Amino acid sequence: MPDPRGVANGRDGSFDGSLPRSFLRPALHIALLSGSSHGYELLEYVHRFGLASVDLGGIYRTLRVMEHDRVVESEWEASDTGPPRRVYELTDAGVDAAEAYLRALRIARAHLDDLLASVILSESLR
Amino acid sequence: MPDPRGVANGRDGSFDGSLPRSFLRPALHIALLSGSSHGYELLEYVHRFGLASVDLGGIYRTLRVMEHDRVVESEWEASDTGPPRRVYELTDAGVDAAEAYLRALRIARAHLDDLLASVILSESLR
DNA sequence: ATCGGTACGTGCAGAGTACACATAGCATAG
DNA sequence: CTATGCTATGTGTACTCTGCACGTACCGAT
Repeated sequence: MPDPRGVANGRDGSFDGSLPRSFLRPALHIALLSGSSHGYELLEYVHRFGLASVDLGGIYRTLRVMEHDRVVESEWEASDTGPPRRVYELTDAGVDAAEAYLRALRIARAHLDDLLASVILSESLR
Repeated sequence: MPDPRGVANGRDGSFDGSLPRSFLRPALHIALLSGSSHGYELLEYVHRFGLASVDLGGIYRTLRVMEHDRVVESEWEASDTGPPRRVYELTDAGVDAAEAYLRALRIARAHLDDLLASVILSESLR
């Protein structure tokens, strides 16, 4: 029973601390770095890491684009708890991309740190 | 001469570490927390904090929406170095919103930390 | 006069996405 | 044997957003 939606960043000004859509591909690469997985499971993964606005439709579409870009490959696998799953695995290019995403995410975090630090600074000067 | 564009996050899979559009409103609130400013200057501010994909059009539109939402107010001011500027200032509601954004940004950073930490973990288990 | 930098603003085609919908396998209860 | 519910994958579409280009204008310097 996924899909604890209802809130998230929003077209209006709202920003609740969830990570926006742009982080989906990086997050999927990172998820697959620790083992192959399928869409339904990946949804839970990305939700755990705060990508609240992502839904299954978005996951499936993104995975298909990633496959088109040759960073993942998929094959059908039987499940003992439900219908068959399309299981995705990183290609070599996908692993490389994952490492690039990691570097980029560290940069993004640094920007975020700078932004937050700038407040501390200007607060303490008052 | 602003506008050092050319790269940024991109509709394709590219993610270069710049902060995506969703961070614009939070960043503007934070910028204005340390004093009123105008669009052209705010562009440089947000670029400094890694919002690479934001352009002037986006800034002006966002500021107008923010004014409609009553979180900022604007008035024209003469400049001694160029044409008059529309200078924006946070309203009380805007200051409150800024604080909410700060909390949200800290949450976003925590998510980012978790995501990056999960890699370290799975790497070291290999 | 005109050129370059500052400054504000709009128009629009194309991309992206939220939400709803459609389909189906499997398990369990009735 | 069927109906309900969960797992699982996918599509359709109206709407929004935004990247990019364009238009306007003030000011100082040449």
